[in-house]
Amino acid sequence: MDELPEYAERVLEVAERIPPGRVMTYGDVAEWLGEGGPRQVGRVMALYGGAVPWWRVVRSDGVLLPGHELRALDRYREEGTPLREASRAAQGHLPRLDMKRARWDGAGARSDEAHI
DNA sequence: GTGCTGACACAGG
DNA sequence: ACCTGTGCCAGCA
Repeated sequence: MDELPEYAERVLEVAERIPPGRVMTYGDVAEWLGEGGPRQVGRVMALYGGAVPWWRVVRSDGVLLPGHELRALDRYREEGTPLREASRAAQGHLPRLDMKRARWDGAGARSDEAHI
């Protein structure tokens, strides 16, 4: 069963490399791979994301994934991912990620590709 | 081929 | 915080 298109495989691999407590945006993943675009990454995640830590791949504005907000929030609290609580005016809405602190650029992911 | 849709991004208002 | 338009790229009817 082989199965997954190579591009999807690469996207999933990057998702797996994101350390706990950190996140990468769809655009970051695409840029890191040097291929495809944010929408392609989003599509791969929608189709095969269930096999990897999907909650670590997010939108650039830090909004939680529609339909999985609670599940994601649970993971973030568990991993200690930086969140921004909803402001007074937006009370009732769920918190969003603190992208400034949570965003991971992928630095260091390349240096140790020794074990594949 | 044509047009809409999507787990996107960015600039404006 | 909200909504809108534009750019982007691939899949699908």
